[in-house]
Amino acid sequence: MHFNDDGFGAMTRKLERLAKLNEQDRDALKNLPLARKRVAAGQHLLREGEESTTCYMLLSGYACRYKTTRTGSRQIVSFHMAGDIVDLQHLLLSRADHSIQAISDLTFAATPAAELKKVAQTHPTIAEALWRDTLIDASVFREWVLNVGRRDAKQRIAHMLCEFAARRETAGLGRPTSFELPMTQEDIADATGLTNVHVNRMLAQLAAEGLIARDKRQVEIADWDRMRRAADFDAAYLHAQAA
Amino acid sequence: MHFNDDGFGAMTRKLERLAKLNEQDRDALKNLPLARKRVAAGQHLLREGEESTTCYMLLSGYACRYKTTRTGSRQIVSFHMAGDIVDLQHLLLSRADHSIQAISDLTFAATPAAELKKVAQTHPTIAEALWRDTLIDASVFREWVLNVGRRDAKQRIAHMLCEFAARRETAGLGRPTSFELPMTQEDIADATGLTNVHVNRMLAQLAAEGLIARDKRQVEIADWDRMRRAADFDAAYLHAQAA
DNA sequence: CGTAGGTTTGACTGATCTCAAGTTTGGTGG
DNA sequence: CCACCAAACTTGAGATCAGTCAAACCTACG
Repeated sequence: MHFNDDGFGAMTRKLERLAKLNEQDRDALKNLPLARKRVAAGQHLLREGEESTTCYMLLSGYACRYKTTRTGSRQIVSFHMAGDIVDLQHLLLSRADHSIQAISDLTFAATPAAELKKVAQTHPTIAEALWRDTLIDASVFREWVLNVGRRDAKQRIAHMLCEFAARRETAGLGRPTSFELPMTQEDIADATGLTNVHVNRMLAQLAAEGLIARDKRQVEIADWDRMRRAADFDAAYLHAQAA
Repeated sequence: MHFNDDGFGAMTRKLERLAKLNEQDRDALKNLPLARKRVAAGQHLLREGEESTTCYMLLSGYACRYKTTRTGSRQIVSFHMAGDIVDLQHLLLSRADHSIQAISDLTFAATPAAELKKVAQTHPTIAEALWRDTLIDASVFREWVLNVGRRDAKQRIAHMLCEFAARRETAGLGRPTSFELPMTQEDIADATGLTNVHVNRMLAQLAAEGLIARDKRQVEIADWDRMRRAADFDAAYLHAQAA
């Protein structure tokens, strides 16, 4: 499966996984105005406080959502990859409470929130699929609160890696045991509530314990089952099989 | 405003705040089967892993949602009060990824998820209101990730108190500057990723600095503006004015 | 009053941060 | 193709915030 398309295919595949679409639903999606775009790593799609009028379906590359404290420290609250729809909440909440940034070069399809909202209003199954997607989003945030609040540094990082691997697999982006990290160790630190220095040490320790093997940004999870246990990772919160 | 009613009134008021209901919408809500129930502090409404088939509208008292690590430590991911609908995500996700527990004696109206889902499917404005509610939920989780990930102990606790105060006010439960905490210091610890011992010390310090005054569980925020700054609290993430 | 749960305090420990100095990597222009 | 540069990564040493353990003290409630 590859997402190297105009966005319509990716969007349809995504929503098919979340609800049982019919022909009218697919037609409605086909008629959505989708603009294919490309931004470089580091660029922002949206900044906290702005009014958002656009939804983004990621086609390739990686992005993150983050918030900052008044003193400037950054907390990444989620990572996103091909197949993810980011900014869905701006169908119903106009003001952004977080920023969205590309962490690698990124291609995405942009659609006006108003258009997607109209489609959702007239196609209950699409609304259901989108709603379910935002609910899964929320479930992931809950797990992150647990991760940052109650796991130690090594576990947090291991858990983040497991989630990344599992979501890549669900999205059809490759095997979960071997992948290239798109984010810096500083990004990992900002996602786990740690410092880049400590992330570096913990990654080294995970490698020393034989849980992962590293080469540059390439990561291989050497023993998925031990890793899963070390990370306290249980994929249930990803609600991957919908329902 | 008081929520000492059968649940219908509370539910209607809640949704009116989230979207513009019409007469049919209100009628549909009126016909929802609502069972008024009461549980004691400490009781569970739902446990992680269970299939949930019920949504709860809280009428009085307080509840929390929490998750646990495999080793048993607990992370509270949200607090809830009169007017909140908890477990809305079980309209679309059957398996609970967290537990729901009463932290004080609690009265609530229970409605079968399937019934509420049916109403949402046939009344787009109700669906929109409920969806928006879950999106605000998600926004609060994001703030909690930031709180636990990037603020120090004193700020975390101060922020939690500010949120509690602000939400009480929005829900019409009284002035934000003076209230009784329903939760123990251990609960606060589990919500902020700290230990009960450290929570105790930080509360003492907040009091020593004149930000709050305490008497048992009674808390008065002595200087809201200083408190807000100390807590790095900005209510925008609560999306209280809907839109 | 007796008891259990909750709160407070003290002394010590330790995980993670901070600061600082290298080292490696990947991209860019000559 | 190489030299250079900035960004990312790595390592070390010392500081600190928050945790642990343990004991005492409240206080609500039976």
